[in-house]
Amino acid sequence: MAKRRLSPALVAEYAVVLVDRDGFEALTMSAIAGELGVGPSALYSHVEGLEGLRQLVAVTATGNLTTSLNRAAIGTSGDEAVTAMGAAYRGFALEHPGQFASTLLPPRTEDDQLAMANRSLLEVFVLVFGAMGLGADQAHLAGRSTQCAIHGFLALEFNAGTTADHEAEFNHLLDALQRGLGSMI
Amino acid sequence: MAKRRLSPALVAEYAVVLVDRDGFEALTMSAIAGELGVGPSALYSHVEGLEGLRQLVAVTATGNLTTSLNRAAIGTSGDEAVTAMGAAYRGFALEHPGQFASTLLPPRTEDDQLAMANRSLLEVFVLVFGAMGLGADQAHLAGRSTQCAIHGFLALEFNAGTTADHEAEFNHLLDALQRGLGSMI
DNA sequence: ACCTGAACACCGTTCAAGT
DNA sequence: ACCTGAACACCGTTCAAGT
Repeated sequence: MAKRRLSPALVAEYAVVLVDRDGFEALTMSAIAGELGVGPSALYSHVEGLEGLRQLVAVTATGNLTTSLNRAAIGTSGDEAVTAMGAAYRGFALEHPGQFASTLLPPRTEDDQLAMANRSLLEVFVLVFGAMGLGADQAHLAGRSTQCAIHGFLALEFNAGTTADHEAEFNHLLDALQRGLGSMI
Repeated sequence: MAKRRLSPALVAEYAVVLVDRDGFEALTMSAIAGELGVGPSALYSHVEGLEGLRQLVAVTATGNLTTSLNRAAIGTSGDEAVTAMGAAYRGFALEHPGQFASTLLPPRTEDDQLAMANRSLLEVFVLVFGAMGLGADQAHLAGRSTQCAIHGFLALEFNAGTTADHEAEFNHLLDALQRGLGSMI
């Protein structure tokens, strides 16, 4: 295995694999350094400490999620698009628990990169409603509402403790929201 | 200041104050021990390590939130009750950021205490819809949908980065969901 | 039963030194 | 410019010892 030169991109690549495999809490400077075959201090040339590392993962994860949702939304429209995005969002959380967990984290700093990534994620939802003929303001409100509902469901599903029919609950939430949004046009 | 005897309840009392003041990430064994005027190892008689300490905070915070929502729901009904609970939930997150953050955390373990606390929180929402005449299943679905929507909005509001009119977005989400739920009876 | 204090392993971070 | 390796501060945890 030829050793590639270290870079923020390479660190991110290993980091998302690690968090999805071992959990977000396993993301430490030492662990990533070990994975990359370098000393922990070598990372400081590419990442601004542990905070920077976590931020890097959050930015990468949000980007991956955005790509997933974009693909799901292509070729569909209206309620069908919302349903497809909901399924894609949930699929992402199930397949990439570590990356999903990184999107749940508190603010850290007012980072431009993470803020931009979050804006892009929201934009996917807004665009879907814009394509349905809603004006900019209404599309924004509808998109944000949808994102919040999906995000909230998944955040609670993963904290669970409640043994419930998640599938049915998720469908009910999306159904109710779509009905309500439809009645507000 | 007379020194009270140490106990899980006393630890919890100091811990919620600390997280609301310094942030959830500041919750460490050393910090709490320092606050209580004891050595870090003294805590192990009352709490099962750092994990146990975090869990204790999450249980306490969820209990406090449940109490808040219960009070807000009393004396109201229907849409008015949902709106009041939304406002109370948001107020709790703003006033107790550390406690709110503790409710955002990944599962830790299959703890009965935390699972029970989460069940009680959900129950408040379910009861409101039950009082509106919905059957058990429908009340459960409506309650869970409402909880998810509110939780998701607040989780995203606190990660922000997007400078937006949170007030209007929150109202729009609750309005849309209530309309949709109303149409599903 | 509960707390102290020493001890240990481990992690994040800095920095001089190498290349 | 990038990485090593030593060094330091700090934290979580254990355990023998005190009371």
